[in-house]
Amino acid sequence: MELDETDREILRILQENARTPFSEVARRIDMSSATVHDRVGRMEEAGVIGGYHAEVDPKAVGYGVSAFVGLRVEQGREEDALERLRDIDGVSEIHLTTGEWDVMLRVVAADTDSLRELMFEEVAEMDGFSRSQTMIILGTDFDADGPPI
Amino acid sequence: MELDETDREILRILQENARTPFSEVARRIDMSSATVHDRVGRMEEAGVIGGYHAEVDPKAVGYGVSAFVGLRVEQGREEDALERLRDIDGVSEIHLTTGEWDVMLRVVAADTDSLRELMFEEVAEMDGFSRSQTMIILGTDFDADGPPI
DNA sequence: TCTGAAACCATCACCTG
DNA sequence: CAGGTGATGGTTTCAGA
Repeated sequence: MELDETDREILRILQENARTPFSEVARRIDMSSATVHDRVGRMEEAGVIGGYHAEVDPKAVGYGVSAFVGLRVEQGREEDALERLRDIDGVSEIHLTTGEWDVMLRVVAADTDSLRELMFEEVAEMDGFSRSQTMIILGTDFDADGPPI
Repeated sequence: MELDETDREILRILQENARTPFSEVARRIDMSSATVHDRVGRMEEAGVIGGYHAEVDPKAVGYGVSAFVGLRVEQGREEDALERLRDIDGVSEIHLTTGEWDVMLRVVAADTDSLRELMFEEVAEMDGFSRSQTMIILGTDFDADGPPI
């Protein structure tokens, strides 16, 4: 889908605050809210907008620790291995990557104890993986709302 | 802030779709929308809800490549180095981590050429860093809307 | 892309158990 | 004091221009 500057402005506004009323978006880009409604609908259709999500503080819901986990996958067992990872509670992202690791996870856990359990009782027990490395996130210095638009 | 099961249900609904009208949230949790309005307001105040964001497909806005970048920081130069990273266009997350890397970035770029520029003309030129490693994301297998609630 | 209108929703002051 | 009611002004949504 081809986006013009108007679409991009709408995206910027909704990326920053997804609950901005279309009527206000319309005011800010100087168009009618029917047009905004239209354009947003088309961008949702096309998959440009994948959804709208409340950003929930992990600590507030009981997750005190986040980490990246790099994994090496044994040849030929990728699919099976990935499927089982998806079912582990606390695994919130699974990426396939180049470089030192084949798979990079993002995980959340209540505390370091439950992170250890997650790693040693769930991930390490799964076969299909060799080596892993856990990089605990000590702090996040910057976290954009999404890609720059 | 103390969250009860009602708060958590509201969070689940808004994490999945931040534009759900409070009146519908109210219907689903069997309460009045005034109560939902109230609870959401309190959770925003308390920072449990950090915001609402449209999820924008990076490819649709011209970013064909995403990567994780691990960096080693030289002793005593952390603050200065982090500040300069934040100003590089395409750097969308900056995390401090334990393990092999001191800093883990998430970056987006138009293509591999501009990723190379980003790395060699911007990051590598900055002093305060030794070693770096770029892990290009070949694909994302799973991406949760946020922490499990 | 807009106008206009009906249905719908957010929000607030004020009750109620 | 958390939750509900009801009024009102704003918002969404859609047909038709």
